[in-house]
Amino acid sequence: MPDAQTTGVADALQKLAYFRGLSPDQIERLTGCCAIRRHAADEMIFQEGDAAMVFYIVLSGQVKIYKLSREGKEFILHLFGTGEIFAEVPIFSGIPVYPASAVCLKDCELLAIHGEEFRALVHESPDVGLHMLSVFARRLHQFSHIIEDLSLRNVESRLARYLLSVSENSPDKALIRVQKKTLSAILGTIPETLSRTFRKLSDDGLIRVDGNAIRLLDRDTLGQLADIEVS
Amino acid sequence: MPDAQTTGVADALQKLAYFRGLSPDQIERLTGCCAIRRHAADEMIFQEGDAAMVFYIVLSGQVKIYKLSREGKEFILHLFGTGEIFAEVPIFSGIPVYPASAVCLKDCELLAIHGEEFRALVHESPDVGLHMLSVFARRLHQFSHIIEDLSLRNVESRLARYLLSVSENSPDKALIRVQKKTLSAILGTIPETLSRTFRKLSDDGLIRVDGNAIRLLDRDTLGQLADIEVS
DNA sequence: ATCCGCCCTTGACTTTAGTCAAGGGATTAT
DNA sequence: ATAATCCCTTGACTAAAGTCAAGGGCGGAT
Repeated sequence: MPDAQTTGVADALQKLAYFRGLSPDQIERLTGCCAIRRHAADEMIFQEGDAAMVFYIVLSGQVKIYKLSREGKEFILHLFGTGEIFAEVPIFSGIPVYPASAVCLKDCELLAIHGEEFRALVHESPDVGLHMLSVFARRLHQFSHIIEDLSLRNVESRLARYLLSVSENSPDKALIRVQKKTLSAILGTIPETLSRTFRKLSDDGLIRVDGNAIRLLDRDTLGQLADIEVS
Repeated sequence: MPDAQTTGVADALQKLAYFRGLSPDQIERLTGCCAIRRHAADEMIFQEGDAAMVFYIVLSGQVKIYKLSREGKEFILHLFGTGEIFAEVPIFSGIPVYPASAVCLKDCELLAIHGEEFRALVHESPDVGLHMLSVFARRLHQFSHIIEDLSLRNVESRLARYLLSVSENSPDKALIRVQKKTLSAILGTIPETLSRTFRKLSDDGLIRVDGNAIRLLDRDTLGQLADIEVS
């Protein structure tokens, strides 16, 4: 491995909260079983079912984790950006296969880490294990939220919920940072239905759509929709 | 705490794989912050949103973890039996609230463990942490399976999948060990729809229903349904 | 034994969401 | 400038699943 790259890896590792608690010695060992991988936009990283030897950390770019039905419908489980870890489930589950597919949405720089070696480090450093546990726990929390949405709420309610969650900082504006097509795959529907649902909220006077900027005109009713409305 | 009960707790802890790797000393400490709780069938253990200070291990009985919509529709995330751990997500996620509700389906004996103390033990014993990581990872795997089902498959396909998974040991018989009503909440539908779906598979000659025993007459076609059919 | 309640099933209908087809608008390529 | 492509939207239709209502069968209680 070229020295420049190794240095790059060590640098990258140093900055990541995941590895807080490792001794310099351990960092060095980890460095030895890491590699930086560059992918262009639209390149696949792995497919559901592929053998999983490594997991990844996004150094730059954006990664989409998704499931695909045979008919081609897509559901997006995650969009990951800089600093986030992904594909770590098969390292710990005992099922050594990726449970979903991953593709780069933009040009990406990824840190690929050897799973077996990382497990060994977790065995030595409880801090690292606790950090991973908190990552897993937050992901489970998020998944149970998605399951609730899909099983108990209709599209209108899911969209209302999404808009409210996106607008948490700004008082009444939700900025959609992804294509509508992508958003439909996040919400578990298709572009046509999403389009109609935006229309309905608009017609009902709850939002005003201006391209990617959605003005929330009636947070209260949106909130009710998000909590109550199902079908 | 009465001595008899403490002994009971220590006994219980000893038998559980989750705590392999703890020294006798640590087991003793853990014993000090555990309690055995008995619940009758149908008693609530906690509700979504309750503050989460403890998590549980099922010593005997059966526990249902579920989400409820305002209209009363239910989705069952898990059914847990003897030896299984639950409600551990909020201990590690940093969101100190149960993300779903829990109720006893049968009379239950539960071990309630103080979360903060357990975290401290994980900090001392990487084995325990790794074990928890594998529990979390398998749960994430399972959840991504559920999400795939709900977002990409229709009820017929989900039922086919369920029947095949249940019949994995016996060659062509699936024993449904829960009420049809319960099964419908596991599959993300309602009893009427489930009933009709059983009917359809029956009419198509893929299964023969005999009470809770389902004979699988055509595993191949069922497999195709489970993988391909969506809508 | 009879009654009651619960579970499951069925039928008829409604609602929700997906399919298919078409078209507008913006961006990029030729 | 024009064409091609992609994204989004809309309309008309279809399919899937939920709602409401009714009834049968079984088991437990009186």
